[in-house]
Amino acid sequence: MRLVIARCQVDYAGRLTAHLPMATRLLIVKADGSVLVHADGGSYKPLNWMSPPCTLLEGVDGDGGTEWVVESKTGDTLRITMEHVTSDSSYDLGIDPGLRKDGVERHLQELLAEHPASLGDGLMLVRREFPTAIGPVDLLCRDPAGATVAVEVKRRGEIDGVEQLTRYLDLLNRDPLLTPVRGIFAAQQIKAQAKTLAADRGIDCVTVDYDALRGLDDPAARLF
Amino acid sequence: MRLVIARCQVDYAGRLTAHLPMATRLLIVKADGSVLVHADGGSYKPLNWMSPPCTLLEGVDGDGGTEWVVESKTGDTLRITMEHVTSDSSYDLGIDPGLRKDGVERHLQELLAEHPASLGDGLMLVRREFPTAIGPVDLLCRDPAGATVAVEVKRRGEIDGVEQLTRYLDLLNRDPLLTPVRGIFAAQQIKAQAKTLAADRGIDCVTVDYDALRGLDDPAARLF
DNA sequence: ACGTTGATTTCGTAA
DNA sequence: TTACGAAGTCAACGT
Repeated sequence: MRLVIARCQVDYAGRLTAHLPMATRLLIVKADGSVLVHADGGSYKPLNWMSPPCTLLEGVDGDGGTEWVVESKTGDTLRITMEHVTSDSSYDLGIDPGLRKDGVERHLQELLAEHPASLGDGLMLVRREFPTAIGPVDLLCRDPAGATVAVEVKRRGEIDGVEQLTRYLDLLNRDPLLTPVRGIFAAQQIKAQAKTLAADRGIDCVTVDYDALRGLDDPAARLF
Repeated sequence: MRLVIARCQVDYAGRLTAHLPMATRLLIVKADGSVLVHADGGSYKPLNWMSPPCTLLEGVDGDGGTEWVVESKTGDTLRITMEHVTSDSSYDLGIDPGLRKDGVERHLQELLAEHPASLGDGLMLVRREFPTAIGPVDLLCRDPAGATVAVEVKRRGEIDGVEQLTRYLDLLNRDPLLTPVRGIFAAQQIKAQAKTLAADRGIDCVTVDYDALRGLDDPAARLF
């Protein structure tokens, strides 16, 4: 990996054309030849970049400055003209073992499936991932009165989660064997707007304590 | 901007939980406090990151190594444990003048507004961004027979674009002054599924050649 | 302030 | 291999 701090101007031509005026930025050249142009702000997305596979040609422009021309197989070009180079260093990083993502929502759903009573007294699990024509309902339960309860599980409860549960409820209530079906929206945090919408639709909200729920399981089962 | 090359392990807990095993990586700390963890490959997306606003706490772990704990306002945490630091340097980049883009959907819409006949023989523009209760229709045209034509412009034509146009057509056809209104779905590329859905709804698809369209304009009008 | 839409989206998974 | 859907999406724009 090569890191360059330089006052530079950048022009991209590919799917679109883009231009960056002269300013000091960080240029990253990765082992696969891809190039990233980062400013000292914004998000994780570079101001401009070239995705691999691509090749970097280093040359000298008319004023004796350094010029990079990065070209992809599809003909997209990224041209970087450097006025002043503050730093230029390279490092051998080796290959990365890669990221491991653990879906909290999935785990939360498993925990709630094992402990449905934490969503409401006497609640019993009928089925996890109950299939419907518009997708699986996270948890289908039955309450002590014998009524069906559809549960939507989210890590963060927002409006679209309530909308999703509403669609499931509309569909499930058309089934004479299931109706009446009520809904529970379960999440670690539920936004005020989502709570309001849920209340308006007669959907109960349950804020789930993930750590407490996990404590109900064998602590030795945790991986780290 | 601070650049650190270090052998490190990373753990993220937020919307999801993620883990990166010990390996050598590039750590970027931007002026706004945001942190990026990059490997020597992949795309422009970091392996892991923390978006601003957030705060970085630098400490020492049990083995005397450096540990960073980055926390956002929403409680998301990024924990970086460093085993060995190869390089640690900081630079003052100043604020960036920002990116200028040309050739995105807005530009495509402008070009088509100037050359409506490229969408269909004899087509005339009535109005660009024609306002309706559910949002503006990209282009409203009239064909040689005097019928109204609603055009939805996309860079890449997918199903949701057809759905959007369908909603506009439903609405516009309720207006006795406009009906009958037919639809044209215009995009640089249109996916097979979108074409099928459009055909099913009687909507015409037009694949737009952006470069040819741009060529219809005065070449001198281009800025670079 | 909030919601909606676009993106050089990238990334994973299922067909 | 390709096509489709989700994303820790982010950022810009309109209401």
